[in-house]
Amino acid sequence: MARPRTFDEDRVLEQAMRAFWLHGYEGTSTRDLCEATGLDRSSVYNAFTSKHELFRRALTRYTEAMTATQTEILEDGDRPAIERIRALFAKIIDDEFTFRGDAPSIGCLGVNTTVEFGGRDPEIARLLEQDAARRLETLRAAVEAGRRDGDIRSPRDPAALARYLNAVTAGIRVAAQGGADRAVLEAIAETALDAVTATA
Amino acid sequence: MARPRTFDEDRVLEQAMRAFWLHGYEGTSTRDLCEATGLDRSSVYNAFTSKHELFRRALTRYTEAMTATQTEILEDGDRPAIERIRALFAKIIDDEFTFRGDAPSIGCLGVNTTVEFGGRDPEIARLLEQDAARRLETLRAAVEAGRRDGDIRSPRDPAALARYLNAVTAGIRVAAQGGADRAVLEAIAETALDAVTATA
DNA sequence: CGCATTCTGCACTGATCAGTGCAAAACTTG
DNA sequence: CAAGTTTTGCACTGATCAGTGCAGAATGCG
Repeated sequence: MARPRTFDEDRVLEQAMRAFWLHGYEGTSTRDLCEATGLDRSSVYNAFTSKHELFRRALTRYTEAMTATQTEILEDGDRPAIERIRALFAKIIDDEFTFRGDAPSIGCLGVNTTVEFGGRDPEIARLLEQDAARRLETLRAAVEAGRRDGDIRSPRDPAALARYLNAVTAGIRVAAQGGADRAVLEAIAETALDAVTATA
Repeated sequence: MARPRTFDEDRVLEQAMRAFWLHGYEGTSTRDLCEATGLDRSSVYNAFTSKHELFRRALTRYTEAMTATQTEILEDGDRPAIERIRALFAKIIDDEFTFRGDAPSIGCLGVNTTVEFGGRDPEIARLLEQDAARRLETLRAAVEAGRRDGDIRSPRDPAALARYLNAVTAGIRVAAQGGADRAVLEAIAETALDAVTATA
């Protein structure tokens, strides 16, 4: 019993996310967000209360989508765990070369935000920490499965191996933003796997 | 035969670098820079022409100092190459816990800038690429030495191993900014070394 | 001492920042 | 159709942005 919105909140969130992803939080003005979404400022504020809150929701959307995809890959029961981990790296590398517009890679919004805020924003930091914890847990489970399969022969703690693999994914994203081409990223991923497949 | 400066350009550059390091390029206003350096805006512009140019010089200073330190560690002839690489990781982790003010880690200005600009600023991108190339070269040399020593048994191309190790350092910085404690970072570094010491 | 030159402090520019106030528009429900 | 409610477009706020203009201060050189 009121005037309905002329926009789809989900679509707007997606477009805002893309803008933040490309230019960071500070580097994206509320005007940029209006241009990216097609909304007027008052509509943005009416629907999302503030730039910070819009960012929080866009980041949440990103991490949930990203983590869901990664979980799906890591929990695919049809292939051995080591292959799932390999597939995860392949997916991450693929993203670096498909999601970008014309120019260089835009990396990972999660990594970008971690670096831009550097833990100085407690709310954002908590959000990222929870997401990291979720990803680390599925990674750890995959590592344990890989060990049962006999493919992962590293004697190290599975949780530590998971944290290592997660750090490598961040390193790959940064390398991509630094201009590394596909072959280089793939070589980094393959080398990284040596650490978990080797006996010592 | 003119009025001399009341400030030391090097000291100002150091303080500006620190400000950019803490809050990024966009996140540091020219007012912030004045507060950090004690200079007036006109003095800053008189000496450094623009915010962008000041940043370029601060970043150059950072990369040169950082790369010099890393080179020194990696070329220390008194210890085996694998130990030098281990020492490099130790130094990087140490930096994360000594250079920070009170709060969380501030990472690496090079990584932070790579992520913030994402290759969109050609001049900055070139600067970072040249620095990366220099670091990769000394890393590669260390890897080759480690192979001669018999400590590095990975059959992979030394240049690829160097790129891998460099990516891991970026991953460690990001993990630090994400709130990881010292023990976690050390475990990541140790695990990463497995990839180069293992035979396959 | 005084001239040439550079540096410094302060006030200013126009542009942009995040966010708001308000009236008209658009819709649902009765 | 009319009342009630929310959304929308536009103009506005004060604050801050990067950068500049200029007068006076401070030096070295003659």
